[in-house]
Amino acid sequence: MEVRDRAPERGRVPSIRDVARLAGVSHQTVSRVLNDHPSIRPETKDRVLDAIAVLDYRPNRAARALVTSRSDVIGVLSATVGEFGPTSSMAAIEEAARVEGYSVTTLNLPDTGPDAIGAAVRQLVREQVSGIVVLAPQVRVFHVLRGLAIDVPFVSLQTASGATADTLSADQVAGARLATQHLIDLGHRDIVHLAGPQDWIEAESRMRGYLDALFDADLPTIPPIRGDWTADFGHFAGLELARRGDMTAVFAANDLMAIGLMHGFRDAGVDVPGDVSVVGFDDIPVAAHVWPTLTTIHQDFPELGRRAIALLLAEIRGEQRPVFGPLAPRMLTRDSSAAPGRR
Amino acid sequence: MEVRDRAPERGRVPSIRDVARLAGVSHQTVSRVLNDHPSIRPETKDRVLDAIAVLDYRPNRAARALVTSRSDVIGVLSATVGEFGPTSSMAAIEEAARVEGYSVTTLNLPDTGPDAIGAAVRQLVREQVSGIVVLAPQVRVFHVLRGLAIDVPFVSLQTASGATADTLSADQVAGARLATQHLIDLGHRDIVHLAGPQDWIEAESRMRGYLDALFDADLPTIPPIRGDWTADFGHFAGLELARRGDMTAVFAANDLMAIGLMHGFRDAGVDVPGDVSVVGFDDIPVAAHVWPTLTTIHQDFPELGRRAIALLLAEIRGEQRPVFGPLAPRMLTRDSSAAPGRR
DNA sequence: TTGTATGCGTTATCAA
DNA sequence: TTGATAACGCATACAA
Repeated sequence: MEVRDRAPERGRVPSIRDVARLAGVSHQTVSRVLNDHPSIRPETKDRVLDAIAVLDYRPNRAARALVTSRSDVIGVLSATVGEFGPTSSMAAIEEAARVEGYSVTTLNLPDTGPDAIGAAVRQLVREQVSGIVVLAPQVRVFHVLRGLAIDVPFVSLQTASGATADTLSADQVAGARLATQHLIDLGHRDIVHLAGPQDWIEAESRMRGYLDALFDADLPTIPPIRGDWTADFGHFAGLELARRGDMTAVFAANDLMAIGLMHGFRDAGVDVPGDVSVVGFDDIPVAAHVWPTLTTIHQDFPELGRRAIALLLAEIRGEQRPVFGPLAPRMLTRDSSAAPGRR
Repeated sequence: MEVRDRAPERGRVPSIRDVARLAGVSHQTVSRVLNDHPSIRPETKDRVLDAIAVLDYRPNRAARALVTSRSDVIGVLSATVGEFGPTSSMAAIEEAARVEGYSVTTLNLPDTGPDAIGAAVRQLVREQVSGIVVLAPQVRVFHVLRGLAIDVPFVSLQTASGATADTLSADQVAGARLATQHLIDLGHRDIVHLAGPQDWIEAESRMRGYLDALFDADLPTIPPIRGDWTADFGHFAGLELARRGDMTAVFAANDLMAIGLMHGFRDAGVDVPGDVSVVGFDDIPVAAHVWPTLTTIHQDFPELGRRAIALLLAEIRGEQRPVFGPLAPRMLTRDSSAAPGRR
């Protein structure tokens, strides 16, 4: 037996065979230890684990991926460039996945046409991701995904109309209801909704909560304005609504639009909250500091991300799905942008 | 020859051998085509390319990674949770990398201690990433990286004190100079700097630009305030500076702090820009919509991301480094937060 | 309970 | 210019 055979070259990363040699077993036994195979003698296992520790051995992911056709990579399909919420969830997703030994690869959707979605998913499947988190809250992304019938587990971070087991989100409807009810409680009767894009599921949910609250309070509904989530659009909407003047309060579907809206009102000489009250949604970091300070709905985006990973990993491993309590949005009454309505 | 041998199973992804069979060559020849090997007959190459197209063949990345010890994955090391700039660069990085056939994996640094940095880099190296983009603008991250002497190419998206070839950034010093000069041009003499954290390279650069401008104009320097980039801290600083009252203008190192600062001034009864002018840095989406609208410095973060990938890929492929023109920050004079100083 | 042999899809080495 | 053959590091039948 040659010495060269026993001593791994310096600097080379140890392989399963190095571990086997050191532990005095076959590389196959090491593999069993690594994969928690049931039938293995405890003391053998300990010897192997010791060797693993000594060599600081870590399985080669490429080799494992090659043979299993699975990669221990979670793919994140994102269509939310710079949105505050999804971005906040992302960090949590990444961290939670790493803790469980998965790495995360991101793929941004340039547009949300069916072709682009299909191509993106195929790309991730080709990279043999173990699972996919969808951070693309557009309705059609959701439908396309369902239609693709991919064999990779996926979790969608959004509210589906009929929320199913593989979707997750804070209760957007309840949050929007809170916001609207707050305005109603302040005595407002003519409340306009500055909504998100038609294609977005969360936009629909927030609109629903708004409509529900109005309905329950027996208040008239005014046609909502369709925005695009941006502050620029909010500004435009403010100018427009100031011209119409048919409301005393606006519930904006997100803070960015709410801030732009207040800017538009300001430009048009409409006082907030003197003439019109405004409530936002999301609680972005500047919400507490703009003028007027923004009353809004706070959501726990990181927790949402963590839950997404928990759900996805259960799916991947074939374990039982965790059951989560409701993730209730919270009302932040800063009450500078919203004031009692004039009777 | 059996038919079973020629017809790949339905649904199975085609391998290099399927292509070889269809093209009537050996799998090795296909490999040569894939890797642009010089010595190959053009017509053979065409046959192979045809077969590739017909089968819609794509190389298996795991197999390739296994044999080459390289993964076609770019690792992004990030220590900038939710910062506007880095987040904007991220999307561009991801897109640019994918266009070139690389996928992107992100790794967030929970803290920036040397141990955490080392562990993170080792993790990425273990995953056999082809290169690393560092989005962690803290000074010590930079030093630790240098010290690690990793054999994986990396690019750092930040301004180093002595900018070297492997760092990239907009000219922060010039931007800060612009901002400060703007205030000087408005007639201000007592200008305070609300700086970023001491550990951050960009904070240092912006401070330098500020100091340079003051020096050139022969103006007195006032000790800067060290902030943490957050709007909350800006608010605190506003209250504090209002008490001091020893300045007529503040240059905040980022927009978030600038907005919080204006909030603090407002709470303290200090009028912006009547009593004190404020200029920010970054041009975040709400900057144009807060009140007062924020005069600030605009940076092209996506372009920064694209350049990072171009530089990194050149390094990885051993090609010549691309030479970029200066990426000059731009002054956005919204001039509501900043007004002429009283003499 | 453990070991042997085989193959995953690709690149690299060598020979033709 | 091409092809046969051997790795890469691991998991998975199958045998012992």
